[in-house]
Order: sequence, then structure tokens, then C-alpha cells
Amino acid sequence: MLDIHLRKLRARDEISAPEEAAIRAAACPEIRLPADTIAIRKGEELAASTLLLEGMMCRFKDLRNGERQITELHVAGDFVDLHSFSLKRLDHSILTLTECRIATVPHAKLSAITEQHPHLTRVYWFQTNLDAAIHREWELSLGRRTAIAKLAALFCELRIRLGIVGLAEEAAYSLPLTQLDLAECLGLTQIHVNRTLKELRERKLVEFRSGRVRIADLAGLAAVAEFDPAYLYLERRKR
Amino acid sequence: MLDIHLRKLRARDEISAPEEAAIRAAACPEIRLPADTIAIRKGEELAASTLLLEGMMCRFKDLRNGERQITELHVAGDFVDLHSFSLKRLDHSILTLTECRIATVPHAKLSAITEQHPHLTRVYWFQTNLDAAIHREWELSLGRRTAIAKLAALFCELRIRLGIVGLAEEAAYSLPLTQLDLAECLGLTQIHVNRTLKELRERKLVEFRSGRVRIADLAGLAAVAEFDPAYLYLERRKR
DNA sequence: CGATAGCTTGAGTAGATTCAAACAGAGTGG
DNA sequence: CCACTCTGTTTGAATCTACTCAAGCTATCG
Repeated sequence: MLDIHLRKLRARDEISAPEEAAIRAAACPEIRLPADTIAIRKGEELAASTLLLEGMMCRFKDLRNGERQITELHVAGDFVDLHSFSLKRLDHSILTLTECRIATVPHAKLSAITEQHPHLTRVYWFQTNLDAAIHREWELSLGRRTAIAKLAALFCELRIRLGIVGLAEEAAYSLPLTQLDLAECLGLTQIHVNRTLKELRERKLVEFRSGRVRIADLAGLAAVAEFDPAYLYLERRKR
Repeated sequence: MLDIHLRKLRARDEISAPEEAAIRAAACPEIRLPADTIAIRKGEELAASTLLLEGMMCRFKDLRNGERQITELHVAGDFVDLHSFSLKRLDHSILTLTECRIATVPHAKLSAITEQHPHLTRVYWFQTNLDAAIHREWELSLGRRTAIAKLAALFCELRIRLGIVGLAEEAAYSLPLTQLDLAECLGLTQIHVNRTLKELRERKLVEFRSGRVRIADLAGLAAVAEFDPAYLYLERRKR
């Protein structure tokens, strides 16, 4: 059931039938993980990468006082640690935010894929570069955007990323995060996220309640965020 | 004169003589760029990647009000836009901070290298993943570190990155940036950087004046930063 | 020697935090 | 079924970190 991962790849690249077969053959059977579980611990040696098929996960780093910074959110279809294929161990941990369905892909099989399918190598290299591009946009948010723009930008990003894999409508999607999760993405406190969500609601831009985002004014939201989706590299790529 | 780039690669990987020859053969003659020049403009189609041989450059994104976020600093030896090989256009611009010496490497030649030297493909994929790891550490700084810890962490990071290519002593190195440049790296204002540098000086941790960093108390500085170099993946890698 | 870029310091302000308390909803056990 | 707990949300008040505005200083350069 890697369909959702293939959907993500095919949003930007052509994937041939033999390539699809190679990917499907490489994946181990699915596993379920409960919410709030550390799936991958910082520093441990890894011999497989993890594909997220359902649910949400995040990469995070933390400080000794317990403050946590989420560096990227992962949605269904994402390879949450494709970079571990190259890095062998991670500089951060990976946590489930909801109950998740995952499949692992042994690095040995990824090696074989990259040897036999040079185009897939480029596709996966691109995917890790896409993660880096998302990190950069988050650096812009964390360093320069105001609280309201941070939230607006995140809601815009997730609308597109979830839309790519068919998990968002035009102006609404399910987002099973707490206000604390959002705060840890945006470098804010939960309390300030709460107040800022209230402002977004009152300005009739977007509503976030009980795990659902309803965008009331998409253009207005994008304007507050100064959202430019170029960093998500949505155009289809030549083979 | 790609020696410094090879030094950077060899800090973590073995590069064979034929691989070295392939890299050297791929590079175009050197060019000089004056300080404060946009070397690569966001969004433009790129057909070559740029190697920084001397000087400092940065990747940055900005908002309409002119506020700028530097997302990564580049030192000599870095491929400043290796990711453009895969992305084709960048989501950010690249700026020289000092006068720079660069060499470009056409994407066509990088393609040939990746086809003929699978090990180099892994090396360069790793290098783009290293950039992403630096982005993540900066997200932690931007989102959660205090001003003094942000500066401390940056000084620790650069000490190591410059040291790898022989441009740092044990506790001092040249860093030709203004306080405004630092502010744009750290999500602060120049004025607050100034006050925070003063505090670092008074606490006898580090001194930054006239483009030079002198670390008075490395352990103390690393402690303030909670600096853990794991994200720089310094251990040597198996072939 | 004036112009300019960069650094330094002071005073007042603002955006976000901390601390505190109360409320809502879901799940649990007696 | 209701009391209880736990997690998550909401609001107020006081505080603080970092920002803005303003001004003066220093060094360099043509």
C-alpha cells in the first residue's frame, strides 16, 4: 500500500512501471505505531529508512531545558528519514504525532535501487533537497515572520503538501495537531499560539479547531504569510 | 585550485585519484566576485553549480519589508548551490559577503560524474544532506535559543567548519562579517547582536572584533550554546 | 577632510513569555 | 451514571527579551 508515496513522487516526476515495481519490492510489511512515540532516536545507527503511509510525524531537536523545536512536519507519503540512507545516523529524533502506519525500506535495497535505477536516484536526491527547501522556508518563518504570519505560512504549506497526496480539499483539511505541537513548529509558546489563532479567526482568515483547518480567505491568508509556494517545487520535472 | 574543496570532501570521505581528476576536469576556470554581489538570483534557471574557493557567501530569503533571513553561511570549499543540480532553480538567492573566488561546474559535467562515479554521487548527496542538517540546527537556534546562545552556537559551528578546511586555529579564526550579517543569520537586530556580543565579551567567552573571532573559553562557549557537533557529521565514512 | 559604513549606547516600547487560574471534552473506574 | 482525571484550550495580569528610535562615536577611504 505504497500508493500514497508513489502519488507524492508522481506529483513532480514520472515514475515508470519498473521503477514502481522496484520501490514496491523494496518495502517491508507495514507496521503501526501509536501516537507520541519516538520512531527514530537521534544518533542511533540506522539500516533502513521509514516511509510514512498514514498519520503525521515530525523531526525535532531539543535543548536541555526541555524546549523542543520541530524542524519539519511529515505527512502521509513522505520518506521521513530518507536522509538516513546517506547519513547513517540522524542529528535529530523523529516522533509520531498521531497513530501512524509506516513501512520501512532497508538501506541495502535502496542501494540496489540507486544502482539499477539512476533516474530514481535523482528523484530521491530531489526529495531530500525538497526537505532542505522546507527547512529554509521554516528558517525564514522562525527568524523573521511575526506570530500570525508564521501560523498563516504553515497552514498554507500544509494545504499544498496534503493536497498533493489527496488529503486536502481546496480550503480545508484535517490537521490532528495540538496547539503545543504548532508552537513547537513555530518557535512560540502554546499560549501565544492560542491567542494568535484567535486573531486569525477574528480576522476571518482561517479557523483551526478540533484537528481541522478551515480556510475562510485563502488569498488573505497567503497575503498575511507572504506565502510563495515556489519552495515546494510543484512543477513537473523532465525525466 | 580546487584543493580546498577536496579537503572538505576528504574530511569525511575517501576520494580516489580518478575521482579527484574527474572533479578537477569538470570545473570551469576561476572567477572573482566583489563583495555584496548576488551571485545567484532566486528562481533563475541554472545550468551550473558554484564552488566557493575563497571568501564567504550566504543563502538568504527575504520578506517584502526588506527583512532578510540568511539560511546558511558558506565558507571556502563549499558547493554553494549543489542542490541546484537537482532543483534546477533555487528558492532563495545567494550573495557574496566578501570578495570571493569561485569556480562553476556545469550540471552536464555533474551528470557525467554521477553516472561514471557512483561513489561520488553518494558523496555529493551526502553533502546536500549536510546542508539540510545545518539548516535544522539553525531552526533550533532561531526557534528556541536565546540571543547569547544563538551567537555562541554560530561561533562554535564556524570554528569547526573553517577548521575542516584549515581556516581556523584552535580558538581563533577570521570571520569577515558585520554585526548586521550576524543579525540576519540569527533572526535578531543588529543592535541586539551588538549588545549580546558585549555580554559574550564581558563574560569572557568570546570576542568578535574587526572580522576576527577569538574564543577565550571554548568549553564555556559550547556550554552556553549547548553545542553538540554531531549535526556536522565529522566522523570519517566508509567507502 | 568630509562622507560613509559600521559600531555603541540610552530610552522607551512591543511582541511574546511566564505565571496563574479556570473551563471543556474524552476516557476511566467505582 | 457520576465523580475523577487527564489533556488540551482559553483568558488575564505581570514581566521580560528583544525591538525601535535616536544619537553619537570610530575607522576607513576617496
